Amino acid sequence: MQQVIDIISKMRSLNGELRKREQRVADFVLSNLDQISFLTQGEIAQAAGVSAATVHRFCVSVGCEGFRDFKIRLAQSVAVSLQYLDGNSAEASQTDQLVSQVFGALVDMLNTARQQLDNASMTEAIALLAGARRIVFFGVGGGSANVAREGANRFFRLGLPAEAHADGYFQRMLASTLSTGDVVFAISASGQPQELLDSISIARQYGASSISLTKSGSDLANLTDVSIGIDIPEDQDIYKPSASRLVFIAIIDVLAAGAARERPEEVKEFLRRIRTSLVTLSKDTGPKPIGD
Amino acid sequence: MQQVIDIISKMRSLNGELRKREQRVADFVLSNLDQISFLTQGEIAQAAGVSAATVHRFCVSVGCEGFRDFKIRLAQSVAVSLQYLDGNSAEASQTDQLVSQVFGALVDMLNTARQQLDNASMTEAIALLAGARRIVFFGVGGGSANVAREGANRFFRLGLPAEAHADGYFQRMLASTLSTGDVVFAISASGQPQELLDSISIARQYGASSISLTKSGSDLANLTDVSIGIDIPEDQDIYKPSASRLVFIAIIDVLAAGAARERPEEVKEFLRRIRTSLVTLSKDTGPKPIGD
DNA sequence: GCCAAAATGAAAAAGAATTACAAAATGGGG
DNA sequence: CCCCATTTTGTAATTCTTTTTCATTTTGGC
Repeated sequence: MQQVIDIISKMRSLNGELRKREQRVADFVLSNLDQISFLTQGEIAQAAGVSAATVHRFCVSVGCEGFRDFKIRLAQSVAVSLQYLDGNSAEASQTDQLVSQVFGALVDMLNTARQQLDNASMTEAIALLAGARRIVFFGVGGGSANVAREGANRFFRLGLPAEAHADGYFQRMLASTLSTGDVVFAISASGQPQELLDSISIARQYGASSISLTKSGSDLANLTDVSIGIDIPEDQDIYKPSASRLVFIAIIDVLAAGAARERPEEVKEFLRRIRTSLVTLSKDTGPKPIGD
Repeated sequence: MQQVIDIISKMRSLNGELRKREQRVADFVLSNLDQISFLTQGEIAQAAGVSAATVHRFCVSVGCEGFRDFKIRLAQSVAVSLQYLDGNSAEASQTDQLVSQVFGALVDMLNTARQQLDNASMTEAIALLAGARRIVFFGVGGGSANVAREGANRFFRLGLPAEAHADGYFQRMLASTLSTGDVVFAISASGQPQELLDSISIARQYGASSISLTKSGSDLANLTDVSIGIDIPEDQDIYKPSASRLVFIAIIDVLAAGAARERPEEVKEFLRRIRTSLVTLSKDTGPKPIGD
């Protein structure tokens, strides 16, 4: 399997550095992402007002082996985002559109989050969690409290002793009963809540380790031993709150999966199982309605 | 934008109906999904032990215009799942792999769920929810209870009166206080819990409408006015439980978004906002680390 | 076992991509 | 401001793929 290059990012980052005519090709490609893969080199050349050879050179400039290679890579880069943006507004029903847009936003957000994830932090967090005597999830507010519960649920099922608490007072009380070997896992979209900051400080005083899943650079993030930072643009858009919550849950999933594999030898098998259980690739789920 | 055909599903549904040699091509393609797009027709022919012409005929048989077309469509179908399966096992760290696999599974599951969603049911559900005087979410067991809470949270924020309950006894009691105009929303991965079935029956007796989000064809699904059925293969794989929960939350998100838009005129603007907030396509988030 | 129909492969034809090379544009120094 | 070296671009030849055609093989029914 070859090195995967994100062609779209590459084109954008090369903006301005390309030769004049190649830049014209890049502009044309970027504004017709969804169609490029079904055009021939010649057609693109004509549409962009350059020669076929220039289109080819452009492909090489962005790191591909040639036009063929470029077409495939672009198709792959575009497919993920595109699958949700197409669906001819005209023929698809409104509900259909709604589903596409919301699911699309979620998938997109998962992808974005994935790129933000810091490998080292995740690794540290997994190590801490796997070795914990007791894991306590703290979250405040409807959303984060739910994520905390979900996290506890998740780890509990894996056989790791976990619990979740949403009450600020109780959190502080509980924090003072912890000691070395225990892990506090603080969850907050904003990273601001004073209750959480207090609880973490207390827990740390008594020797417990701390992990935070929150906005990077926030007070909470700075306070914990390990911080998993995620920056999801949080404007007031209606669908956003749960989108970021979804991302949080996904991340906890990764941590749980990581903690569950104690021994290195089992990792390969573990990953293999996840891989083969991918629905699309492995199981026939019967005919899937396309537009309906 | 052309009609999107899910090539992989098509190949699977055609299994057995293809001509002998074409079936060989299909088998080869299906077991080398990630590489096909970078091979030529001739190479595939050789690898599958057939002639180039047969490969071409195979492409036409699965609904493509030719081999070129097939390659692109396959690349698109595969891209979503594939983006998580690559990452040269050799150079990527184990944690990295873990993140890729888990996120990939989630995205894949979202896609699968999306294809299973029944438009009509969603539309009905949205209508019911938007017009509800009171929405009561019922879920039993750790997972579904959390989803119920999340749902209540979600609708509550949108200004719709929603609450969630996880206790079986309380659910039955509450059910008997409902009446016309109220909506019971039952959530269950299995669709089996007796408490839920009872509660729904009771609520219906008193005139409340009912919606279920559960396994299609289950007892619960059959009992409610509107049933949103999802079949996520639920084996004992370690990451699965929360994956299906995630899908549930995503679906509730769609319902909430749908219910939030009361007037048709606002729909366009609403969708536009979601669309433009897609991170990948709209914002340059700077250079994205590929393998790290 | 023979014949008609279907399936397959070989090879020719058509079509695209790649390469080589020549022409045009650019830019720096006299 | 012009000339030369260098870079950029287009044209055309070449190579490689795909597509089509047609002959051969296989299959299945009688």
